[in-house]
Amino acid sequence: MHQCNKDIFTVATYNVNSIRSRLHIVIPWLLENKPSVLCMQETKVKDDAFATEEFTRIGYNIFFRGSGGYNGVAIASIDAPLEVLHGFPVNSEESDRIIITRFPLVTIINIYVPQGREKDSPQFAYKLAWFSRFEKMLKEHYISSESIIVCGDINVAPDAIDVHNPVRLLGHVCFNPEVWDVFEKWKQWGLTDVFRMFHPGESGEFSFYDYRTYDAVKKSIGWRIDHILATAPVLEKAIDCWIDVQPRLKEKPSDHTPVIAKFVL
DNA sequence: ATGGTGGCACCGCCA
Repeated sequence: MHQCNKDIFTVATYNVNSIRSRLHIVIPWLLENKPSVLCMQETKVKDDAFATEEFTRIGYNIFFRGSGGYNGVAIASIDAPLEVLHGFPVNSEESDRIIITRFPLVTIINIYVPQGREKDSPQFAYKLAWFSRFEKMLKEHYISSESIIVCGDINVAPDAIDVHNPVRLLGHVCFNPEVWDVFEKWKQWGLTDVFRMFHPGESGEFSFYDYRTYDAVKKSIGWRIDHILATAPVLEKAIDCWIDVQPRLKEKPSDHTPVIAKFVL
């Protein structure tokens, strides 16, 4: 290996489930792992209450948008981006679910896809429509020959090995043919699941464990719904991708845990 | 077990 560390670009995605309740995990985790970019979801904090200084004093730029109790996304980055966009580019709708940072060598799109509540609810219809809106955005604003990373809490377990019990869970809002179909359209456009590329066929690797399930982590009753997706030019520069179990071992952990990918850009 | 826990904001909503 004759690759210097400075050429390694590390991207992580972490649904923090309230940034205020997770600073004791996020800040030490950034200091220890030094990712180039950390994408966060469900920050659950108003912009004027965001702990900006906690990030800037450890050398990170921080960009965020949120209105309080629900949703909210943020990106922390070591290098200053060329551009930061909030929401769908045309009208900035859903700015508490999409934040885009453009860097010289790669564009990072951080998303928090609606969970969908129940299959027969308006929220599930909204989820499916959200996938279509995002696909439209990709096609209108980007080309898959560009270097683009899409990451976040996508609220889809793509395959049977991405849930603990595929038979019982079939039909769940995060595990059913309709969400697979709309997610597949993103993949057809040119996005690939980086974790799955490095761990083909590997089951039991989960990024989310429901708080309501007793001993979920110990019993491995989880879901892989947080993803790092990449277009071909950046995918071929990927060197590793994994789910980090460490933040789960801390006091008061999030119900999600970070997914990390490394690229030699 | 058709519940459960956790976070926010309020006395319920969302995951």
